[in-house]
Amino acid sequence: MTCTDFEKTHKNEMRAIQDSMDVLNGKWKIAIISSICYYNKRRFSDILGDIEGISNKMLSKELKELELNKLIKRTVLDTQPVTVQYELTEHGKTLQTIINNLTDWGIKHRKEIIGK
Amino acid sequence: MTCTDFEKTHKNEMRAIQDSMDVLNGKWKIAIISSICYYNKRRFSDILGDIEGISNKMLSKELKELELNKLIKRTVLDTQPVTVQYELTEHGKTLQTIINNLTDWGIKHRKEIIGK
DNA sequence: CGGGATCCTTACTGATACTG
DNA sequence: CAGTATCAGTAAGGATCCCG
Repeated sequence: MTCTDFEKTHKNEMRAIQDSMDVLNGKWKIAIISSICYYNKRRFSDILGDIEGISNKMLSKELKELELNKLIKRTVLDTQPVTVQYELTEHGKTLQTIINNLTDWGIKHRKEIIGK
Repeated sequence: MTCTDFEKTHKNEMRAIQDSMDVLNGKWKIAIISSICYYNKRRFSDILGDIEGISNKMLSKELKELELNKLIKRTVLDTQPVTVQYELTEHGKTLQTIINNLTDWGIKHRKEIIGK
């Protein structure tokens, strides 16, 4: 591979990584995905209760972003009063590997920094 | 597993994920790691040139954080004027899997959102 | 060359109150 | 219940200049 080829490939890889990071960024995204994933389907107020410290404003915002990225599906149920259900899309479920990797590495990292 | 057990395990996992994200967050961290990793050893001004758009202030800051997290090693060479070399630590190299996963997922994600 | 210090702008978050 | 609106504080990031 020539230098230029490398740099083109490299730039594409970096962009791909950034794409992933952008999606997962934000203080609560992974916690939200994690919560929905575990319970399979989860309502707004349930998630609000699952995650310690999150405000409804932030939850609302992060859910919107996740929906925009097609990681979760939002369903309004015809109840009184209205309830809204969130679930992972197929695409959202493909995050599982990454989440597992991040978990494993995080544990190793903590040992490396604090433990020893 | 009881509900409480789940919640304890779950909290630990979430903390682990957050640890990982904290380390990798920041606009340039992965680009920096990527640059050092490819060239094996790399000087401050080289990295500055590798990464389009980064300022010396940010590079300096991010390098410090990466060093604190023991992902890179900083070596001052006794030249005139001073040169400083950065390289990945063994721990830093263990990020490879995550970076690969993030790359793969990022590509898939881009297709999912834009492509189709 | 490899940064540090300063100033400034914007993005992210939180708290609280309010609405259909 | 599931959000929006508003206000306000903090932190992230950029631009520029300075120093050993």
